[in-house]
Formats: sequence, C-alpha cells, structure tokens
Amino acid sequence: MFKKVVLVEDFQGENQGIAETLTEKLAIEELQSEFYCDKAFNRLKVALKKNEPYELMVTDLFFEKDHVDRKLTSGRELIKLARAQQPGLKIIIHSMENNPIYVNALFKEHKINGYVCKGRRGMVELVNAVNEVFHNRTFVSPQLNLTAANNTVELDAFDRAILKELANGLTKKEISAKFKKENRTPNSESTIDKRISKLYDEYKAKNTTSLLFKLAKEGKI
Amino acid sequence: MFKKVVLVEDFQGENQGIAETLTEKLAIEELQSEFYCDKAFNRLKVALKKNEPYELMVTDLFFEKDHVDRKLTSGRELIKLARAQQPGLKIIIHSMENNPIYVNALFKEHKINGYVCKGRRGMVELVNAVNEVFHNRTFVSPQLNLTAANNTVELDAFDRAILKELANGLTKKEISAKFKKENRTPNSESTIDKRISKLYDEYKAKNTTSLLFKLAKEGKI
DNA sequence: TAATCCCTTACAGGATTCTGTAAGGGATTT
DNA sequence: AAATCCCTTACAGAATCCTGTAAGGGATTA
Repeated sequence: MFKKVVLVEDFQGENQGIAETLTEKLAIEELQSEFYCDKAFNRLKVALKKNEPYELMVTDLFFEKDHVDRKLTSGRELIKLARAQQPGLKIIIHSMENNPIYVNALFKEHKINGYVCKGRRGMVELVNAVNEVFHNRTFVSPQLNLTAANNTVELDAFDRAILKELANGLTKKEISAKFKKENRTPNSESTIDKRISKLYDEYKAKNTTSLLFKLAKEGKI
Repeated sequence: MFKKVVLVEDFQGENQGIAETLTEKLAIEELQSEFYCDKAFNRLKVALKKNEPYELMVTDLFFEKDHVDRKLTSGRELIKLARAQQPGLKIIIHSMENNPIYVNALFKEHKINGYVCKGRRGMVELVNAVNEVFHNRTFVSPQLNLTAANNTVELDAFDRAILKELANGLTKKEISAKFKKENRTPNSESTIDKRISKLYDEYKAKNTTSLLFKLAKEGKI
C-alpha cells in the first residue's frame, strides 16, 4: 500500500473523517493533512527535493476563500502544477462535483487516477479508489456514469464573454456597443445574435432566459 | 457535558469526522451516528419511550437521495417532528447552507439552538457550539452574520411557479395560457408581468435573463 | 482563377418583453 | 355607506428578441 500520502480538503469535518479512514482502514503510514492548495503544493515540492516524494494526493476541487492569501484557489490548479512537477504522482479527487463532463475533462487533461463523489458512500468508495489506484488502475464513483452521452459542447471565449454580459442583463445591442468600445472582435449585433442562436441549439434552450438558467444550473458559467 | 447525542449526516467522510470530534474532543459518552433522517427520528422516539431521551441532535439539512425509501427527506422535516415530539431536545445544525434568511427562519420557526457552517473551521465551531448550547446559549457561525441586512425577500408559491416556467423558456403569454388551462390563479398575462417586474426590483435584475441567472446562482430556484 | 467553405456583418419583420396607465372587485378602515 | 388599500386584469406603445435572407471577405481546395 501507499506509504506517503497528502490529503487536501478544506472542510474540517470531512478532512478529519478522510484522514481517519486512510490511516485506519488503509494503514497509510505517513499521511499529511492540508487545508490549502498552496500548502499542499509546497509539501509536494519539498518532499520531491528531498527525494522522498509523496506517492498519492487525495484532493478536493473547490476551496473556500478566507482571510489567508492564496495563489492556488482550486483543486484543478493544484493538480495541474502537481502533474507538471511530478508526473508519477497518483491523484484521486474527492469532491461534490458530479458533472460527468467536468470529471471527464479532468481525466483527459490532467490524467487523474481516480474520482470519488462526496456522499453517503464516500469513504467506502475512497477505500476502493485508493486500492485500485495503487494497482495502477483508475476508479470512478459508479453514480457518475462517465461513458454516458456527453454530447454537450464546450464554450469558447466568445461564448463566455457574451453569456457574461447577458447574465448582467445587457441587451444584445448593448453588448455589441460594449465590445466595439473595448475593441473586442467580433462585435456586430448580428454575429452575437448568431452565436446565441447556436447555443440555443446546443443546449436545447428556447431563449436567453432558459439558456442562462440552464448553464448556471450546470455550473458552466 | 451532554451524555447522549445523535448525529445525522449522510456524507460518510463528514459523519466520521464529526463523530470523532464529538467523542474525542467533547467526551460524549453515547454517540449515535445516523445517515438517514428516518432512522434518526426513530432513535429519538424509541429513546424517549424508554425514558432515556437523547439530549442533543447534530444534523445536516440536505440529504442525498438513494435507493433507500424515505419519509423524511430533509433536516428541516426531521427537526420539525423532533421538536414536536421532544420540545426539550437541543438541536445544532451543521450544513453547507449559508443563506442568512434561511438560517434565521430555522431559529424562529423551529427554535434550533445552534448553527454551524460546514467549512474550514467547521469542527472548531462545532465544539464551541456544543459547549454553548450545553450552557443553554445559542451559537451561530460567525461568517453568517445573521443580524446583517437581509433585505432579500422570500419567493412565494406564485413567484416560484412563474420562475419555473420562465426557466423552461416559456413566454409570459404561454405561462398565462398554461395557468389558465390548469385552473391556477392568478393567471392573467398582466399580473404575471407585474410579478416579474416586482422581482426585478427586489433582486436588482434588469430583465428575465439576469433574474433567472441570479436566482439560479444563489440557489434560490 | 474559380469554386467552396466558414465567419462576419447588415437588414428586416414578426413575436415578445417591458413599462405605464387605467379600471374593477374584494377586504379593511373610517 | 364611503374611503382606502391591495390585488387582478386589460390595453398599448416603445424597446428588444428571434429568425431568416443576403452580401462580402479571407482561407482552403481544385
């Protein structure tokens, strides 16, 4: 089993519960609990320098903001840097996020090794995940169903820029004017119109209202 | 200190962490961990019958649905029944919810004794909360700031009905027609117009799009 | 060079939204 | 009974949204 593991989770209760599971059920010898991404990344870096690298990182994705200054504000950023620095590190995510699209992206982009949803069976699954990952396999919470139809399309920068202004209540004419003023292009009302219409199709929305609602609900914006 | 405590929390990791805190840090002698509201309520009932009632309940608010059938689906329902059955029971809520309006309502309607936000300092706060409540005081997580300006207004049933249809992309005319068909009242286009306009003021939205976006983001709908 | 594709832009008209005025009815107050 | 308040409803005009057609330019391909 893994000997050296770092746990990154900001919720105190959850952190404690996971730590107990990892040390009791899985007999991890050296477990380092962290509450901030920056601190965790530092741990990884120092350990690597000393030639005593961590073997596994278990991390959350979303971290609450507080009075402490931070460079890394999300698990995603932490993972990116950690991967770049130490390609062999095993990474398991333990998070509330249950959007298959998002999770899929993490597997593809950052080569994570496991994904566990927080929930009723969170600890049972985590134990399984650690075991699987230890044997060089991947693990995904069953409820996620990653293979299911993920026919949604990614939003590009232009889409996002438009959606942001729509969310603020600007009309298309106003958005066009704003883009022109800020020398952003494309910026004509027609093109903006066309883009939004395309999004209607892609997200099966009938109008801007339902589009923004759906995207907000899915956490895409 | 309390001797007999029931903990109701569906997330396995969190449940474990809290249990450890309560038994280790607070020396609770008899702690019962439950993952479902129904089971917790049963525990309370049986203990009361035996004349060995629980003194404190620590509970979450939101419980994930799974394959197990359930009558009580939320902490709120559990609290209501528990209060009715055993008015002297102390209740502390430990939840993600950080909407002051909602928390305020819980204090007013159900006379809860403490409210702790899940988060970085969750366990520290929980220990404080239990101590305060033990001495017949109340506790609220500092970040909640219950007294602060809560100028947001609750959405009533009519508001919600309208917003739901708007989110689905129906026009006001369609909503009006639908309400008429379903014999729901009020149902005129004008009244629906007026209601939505009122919501613009209350939520500082410029149009339906920004209104739905804001409400979705705030988790109100 | 011509053909084709894709993106941007313009324009237009029918539908919908947004906002204001106004009228009627029920409940409460004077 | 009269006055007042609040909610519902109708209507209307200006602004905005939504959709379709069409034209122009750059890039790629034949």
